[in-house]
Amino acid sequence: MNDKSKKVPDVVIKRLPRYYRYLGELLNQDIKRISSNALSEKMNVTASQIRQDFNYFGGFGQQGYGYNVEYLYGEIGDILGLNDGDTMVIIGAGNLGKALASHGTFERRGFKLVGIFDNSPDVIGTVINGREVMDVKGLEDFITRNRVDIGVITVPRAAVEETVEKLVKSGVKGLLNFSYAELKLGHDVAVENVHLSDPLMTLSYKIKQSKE
Amino acid sequence: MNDKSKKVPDVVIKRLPRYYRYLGELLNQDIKRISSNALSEKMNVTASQIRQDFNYFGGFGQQGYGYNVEYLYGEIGDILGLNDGDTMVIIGAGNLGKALASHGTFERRGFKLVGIFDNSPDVIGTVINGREVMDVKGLEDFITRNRVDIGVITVPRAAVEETVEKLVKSGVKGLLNFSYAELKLGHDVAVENVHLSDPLMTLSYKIKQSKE
DNA sequence: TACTCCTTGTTAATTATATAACAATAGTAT
DNA sequence: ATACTATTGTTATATAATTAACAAGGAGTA
Repeated sequence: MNDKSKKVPDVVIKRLPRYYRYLGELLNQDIKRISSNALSEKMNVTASQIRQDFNYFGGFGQQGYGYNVEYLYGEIGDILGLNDGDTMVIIGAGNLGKALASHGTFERRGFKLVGIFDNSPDVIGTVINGREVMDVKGLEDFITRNRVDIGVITVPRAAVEETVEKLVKSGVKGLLNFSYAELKLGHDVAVENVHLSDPLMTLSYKIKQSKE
Repeated sequence: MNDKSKKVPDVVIKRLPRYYRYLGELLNQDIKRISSNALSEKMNVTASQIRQDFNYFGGFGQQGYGYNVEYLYGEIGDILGLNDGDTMVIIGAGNLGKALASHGTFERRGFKLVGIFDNSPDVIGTVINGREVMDVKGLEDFITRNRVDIGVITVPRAAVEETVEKLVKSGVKGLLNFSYAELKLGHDVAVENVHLSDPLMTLSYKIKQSKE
C-alpha cells in the first residue's frame, strides 16, 4: 500500500495515459522539452492542472525550463507500471479477441501477450498473429506455470463467470473485462471494465444536444 | 440548446449508460420496480447520487414506491438519444472494424450500421456479418445520400486525417474514434475518442498499487 | 378512510477537484 | 557576473461533485 500522506485521486490516474500517449508522440518528433503551458494547449487541460497532477508524484520539471520529454515519459511509464513487463492472456478468440490480439497497441505499451484461449474446437489450433489458440481447458495450468499477470476477457456473456473464477483461482493480478458483465472483485485482483457501447451512447447524447 | 437553468455535468452523462445497461438487465429479469437504494448496491454509487443524477432531468420516480424499471429505462434511453435510430458507418475493415461490425452491442443499443468501408482492394467486396465492404472512394457520396449520423473510425493512423475530413465534409454529426489520434473538432461535430490501451494502463497502475 | 411506512425530490453540508496566484529558482542573455 | 525571464512547485481560492438530511407525498394496510 502507498504510504504517501495523500492518495492519488482516480481522476489523476485516468489522465496519466493521455499524458503518456502525447509525450510518446513528442518523443517521436524528437522534441526535447515542453512546458506545462504548451502541453495544456494540446491536451484540453489547464497548465495548472498538469502541474498539480505531476506534483502528486513529486514533480518532474525544472523551474524556468519546463519538462524534459524523455524523462517525463519514462517517469509516467514507471508510475503506471508499464515498464514491469506485465504478461497477459486473452480468453475468447472471437472477433474482439482476435482484434485485440492483432492490435499493436498493447505491445507498444509494454505488455506482453503470451497466450490466446478459446473453448471452440473450430477455433482451437488456429493461428492469430503468429500465435496458436489454445484450449481453455489448459488455462489455469498455463497461468500458474507462467505467472501470467493479466487476463483479458472477451468471452460471450454466458462464459464470463466461469472464466473469471478460473483466472482468479490461478492467481492472475488483474482483469481487463470487455464482456457485458460488470465485474467487481476483492482487493487482491484489480479490474477494469470496458464497455464499448458506452462511448457510443454518450456520443449519441452529444449529437442530440447539438441538434437542440 | 437545453434551456434548463443548469447544464448537466459530464460526469452525470457518463453514468447514464451504466444505469441504462443495468436497467436493461432488470427488464430482462422481469423486475418491475426498484428503489434508488437497491440500484445503488449493484452499481457502486450511492443512492443519493442516483437520485441527484435523475433529478437533473426532473426525476422519474414516485415517493414511497421507487422507480418503474421500464419507464426509467425508456426515459434514460430518450435522454441518451438511443431511440432516434441513429445510423452509422464503419471506416476501416481491419480487425477492429470487423469486430465492431460483428459485435451485437451497437445494434442492441439502437444504432443501425448501414455501411462498412475500406481502401484496400483485398478487403473491398468481402462480406462482414452479411454486409459487403465498400470502397472508401464512395464514402462521401454514401453519407450524403443516406444522411448517415455517425462515423466510426478504425483506420490506421496515417489515414485518420483524410477520413475525418471526408466525414465532416459530408455532414456526419458525430465521430467515434478508435484510432490513435486524439480528435478535437468544432461545435458542429461531436466526438468520442476511445483508446483501448488506456484502461490497460490504468489496470497496470492498480496492479502495481496492490503489490506495494 | 385513516394511519403508517417508504422512498422520493430537494436543499444543505461536506468533500473533492480545478483554477489562480505567486514566491522560488534555474536558464538565458548581456 | 549580473540582471532578466521563464516556468516550475506549491499554497490559497473558487468551483464542482458527492453525500447527508429531511420534509413532502404516495403506496400499502387495516
